[in-house]
Amino acid sequence: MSEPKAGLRSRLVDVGVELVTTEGVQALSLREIARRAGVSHGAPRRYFPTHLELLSAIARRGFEELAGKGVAALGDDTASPREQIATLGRVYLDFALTHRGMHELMFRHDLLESNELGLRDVSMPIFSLLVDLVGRARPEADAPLVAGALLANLYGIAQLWTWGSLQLATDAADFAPLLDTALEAHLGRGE
Amino acid sequence: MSEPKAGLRSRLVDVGVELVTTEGVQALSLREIARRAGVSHGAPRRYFPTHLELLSAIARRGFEELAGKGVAALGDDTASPREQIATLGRVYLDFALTHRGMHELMFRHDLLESNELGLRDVSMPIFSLLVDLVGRARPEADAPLVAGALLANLYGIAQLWTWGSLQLATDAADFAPLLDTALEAHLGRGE
DNA sequence: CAAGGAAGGTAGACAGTGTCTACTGGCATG
DNA sequence: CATGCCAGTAGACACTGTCTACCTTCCTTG
Repeated sequence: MSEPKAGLRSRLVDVGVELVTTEGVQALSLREIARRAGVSHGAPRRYFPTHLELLSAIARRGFEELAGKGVAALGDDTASPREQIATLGRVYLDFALTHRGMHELMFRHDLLESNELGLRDVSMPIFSLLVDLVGRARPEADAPLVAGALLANLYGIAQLWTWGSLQLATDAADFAPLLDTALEAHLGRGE
Repeated sequence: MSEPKAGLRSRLVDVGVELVTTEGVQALSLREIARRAGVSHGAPRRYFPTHLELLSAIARRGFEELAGKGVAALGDDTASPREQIATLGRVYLDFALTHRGMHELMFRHDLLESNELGLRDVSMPIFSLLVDLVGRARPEADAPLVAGALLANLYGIAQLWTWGSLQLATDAADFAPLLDTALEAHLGRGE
């Protein structure tokens, strides 16, 4: 079996996801993906007019998986907004550090700056959820502003941590202290 | 005149800096830099064994210029530590948004993750200055930890702002509200 | 002063890339 | 049966980074 006719379109994305998590983002050449999918180098063009659109589809999978992990970790939302935000932060940082290649791909400039590739449609709902939680955790604050600053903080921690700048400076074994520091800064001390 | 013999090594970096600020980071091919420097495509190899090392030298210029702008803006350090940090934050965000290509280059994964390319030597002093200022602004806090979280926050704001995710969400005209939010979060309200 | 040698740059080859175009095989519909 | 279209092939093109052989020019050293 091994999925002989599974629709080339989604199979290309599958191969790409597999490739970026195992080999890294530089392995995502159009021809290599086609090779591993068992088709000629011109075949992807039928479904993805350009290399960037294929990369965008792969990155979209990353956002979807991240969102899935997020809602799964929240479960029944009995916890306080503050604790839910902490959970989401942990999930995100863990995802970014265990799926380095995918995380790097998801936040590539040429992918996110484009309005046509439509990665915003997948990333914005995640942000909206955060805005909502921040609004309930800090009713007196400007929720989109604080949520934006907090998201930027989490993203920055993920980046600086991956290339080792921060564990050198803070000699911390994992990212938990940094995450706590950021959460306490933006949301106040957990009462 | 026009600097006929100005040392190819630094001339290549000059061309690269010029190129990345005007055309963007994707224009920094080895052969294009050589072309604009008026030499053959094999010439850079004498000074930079690999393309990445040339890119690293160009990025180093970026860090140096940023550090220069920082100390210039501080001037005589009569201001409070908190105000000095705010000044540095403004300078950094302004630099990141006016020199988009250079900022993107400076924080490329393949450049920063490498220990051999030695970009850390240029970026760490800047971080150390921030740690020192944070230590004086918040003597009770774990200075490297707070400084790390703050730096990550600034970096994240710079990134999310460049690709437009944040002005869509916060409908702010410039980055000042975000910067203030981040500073207030990590350093407390400016007394 | 002549010989030697190395520094510094040229030019071509090679494998690999993304995009474009012409083409083919099979399959459905008329 | 014929038509046309859909999906994928195959080759070309320009471009990339790296490697290697070569050439000049200039400085040193015997």
